[in-house]
Amino acid sequence: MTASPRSSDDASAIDEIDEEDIVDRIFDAVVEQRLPPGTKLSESVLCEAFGVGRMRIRRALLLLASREVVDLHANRGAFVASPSPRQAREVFEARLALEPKIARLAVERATADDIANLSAHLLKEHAAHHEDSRQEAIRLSGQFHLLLAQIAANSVLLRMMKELVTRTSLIIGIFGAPSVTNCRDDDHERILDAFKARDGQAACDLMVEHLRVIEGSLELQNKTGGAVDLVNLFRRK
Amino acid sequence: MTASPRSSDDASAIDEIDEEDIVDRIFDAVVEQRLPPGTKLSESVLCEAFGVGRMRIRRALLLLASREVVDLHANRGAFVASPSPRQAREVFEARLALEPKIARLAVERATADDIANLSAHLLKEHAAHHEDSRQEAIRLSGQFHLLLAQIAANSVLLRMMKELVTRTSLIIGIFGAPSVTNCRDDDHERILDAFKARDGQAACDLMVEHLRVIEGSLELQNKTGGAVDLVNLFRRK
DNA sequence: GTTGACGGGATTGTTAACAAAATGACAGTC
DNA sequence: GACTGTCATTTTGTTAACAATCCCGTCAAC
Repeated sequence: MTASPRSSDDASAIDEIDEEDIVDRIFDAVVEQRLPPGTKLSESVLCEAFGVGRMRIRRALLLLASREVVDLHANRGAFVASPSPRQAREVFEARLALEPKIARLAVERATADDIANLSAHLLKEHAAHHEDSRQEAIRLSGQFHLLLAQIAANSVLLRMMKELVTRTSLIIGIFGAPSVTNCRDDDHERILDAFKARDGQAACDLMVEHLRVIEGSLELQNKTGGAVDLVNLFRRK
Repeated sequence: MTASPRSSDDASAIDEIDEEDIVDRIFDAVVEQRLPPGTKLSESVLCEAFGVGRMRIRRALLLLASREVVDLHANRGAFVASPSPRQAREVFEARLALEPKIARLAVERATADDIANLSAHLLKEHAAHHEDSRQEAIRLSGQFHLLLAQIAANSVLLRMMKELVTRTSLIIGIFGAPSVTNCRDDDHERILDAFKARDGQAACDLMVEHLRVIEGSLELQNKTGGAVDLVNLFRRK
């Protein structure tokens, strides 16, 4: 849910910023790779940024940490997570467990409106690709997967997918070649075809293939060279 | 410096209680159905119970709420969650998406030690059943599923399963017939057989069947009668 | 007899001050 | 010149007091 565009300057109106809003905003920033892995999330800076007290920020950071999107170091602060190769593999394994099933459920439950929304979404994805707006392209390709979970109409699965999609953005930021975008929208197109044909099995299979391609495009081996070793080794824990 | 009011602390060495510990302790209590749905979790009482400050308790409750094991009502406090029939269905749908895959992975990755541990676990389950220790039986049958996730060696999946198993206990507490225990350990036995035969597909299929049986034993329709209608309708939200 | 209003008591939410720890700079030494 | 130990600053973690909200028992009115 995107935040409603209300002017936050209005002091008389309801300024109630839920900590969920803060969490979502940071989620989005991570997905769009505006917050690279390792970025320090200073409490005071975030207080300033969101115009809320320190307590709210602290709760938001705790929630983000519980989703493993930020790492909390005692007495040192919060940092955007830097997934290890192992964590990256675990995230993709979880996605491979969840998303094929989600795709199937979504096909079974999609209304005509849902399919129309998906089509419209793909148009936006295409446009972003052609306009070379990398951030928007990344955001939309992640959003596509969340849309499927939404169509599947299961809030538990949707919440899990939000976490996994966000962490995938971090993973691609670390292990992906610079030219690689999140998803090839061709794959999304074919998944949409499966929706139109109401072929749940096809959607399932296409999703498996899609995820395998993405994971395969990453460099998950220890591609460390020289001094970088220490940086990556001792970054955390 | 104000000494922490250690009124009746155990003389155990560990004074440092992580909020993760508190979360786990409450998770366990919920799994064992010692904390029925709707139970109020008062901050001051929990402070007393765990011997920690209010901040720790608040953080623990926030984490529990993010796992949807407790509901947080503004200005009213924290309550053990009371899953709706819809939420119950969502939880089982998520388990059906995850656990067959987890079972397959676990079979593929199980060492001889892992299988021995599973066997030992099943003996404990049997013993608990025969001794009619209901709480222990419930705890162990949930633990079995977590053991599989642990053998699958995927921390993401393990964390998700912890949440789902806990919520399942709440669901069974609400919608299960009083005599029904969490899982029939016969099913667990057969899954173990699949491990011994190294038959991942069989484990996968058995898990699907196992979960379907559990869900089928619940009364997820609106089994309301008379005055109960209002209570269930307006219980929350 | 039921309904609505009121106030005491208790619990939660927030703020601010305080304590503890880590970072970074600086100086002294080998 | 590089390394190490110390100190000041900054940032995080904790505690305690304060404010706001809600629950519940009481009471009056219809």
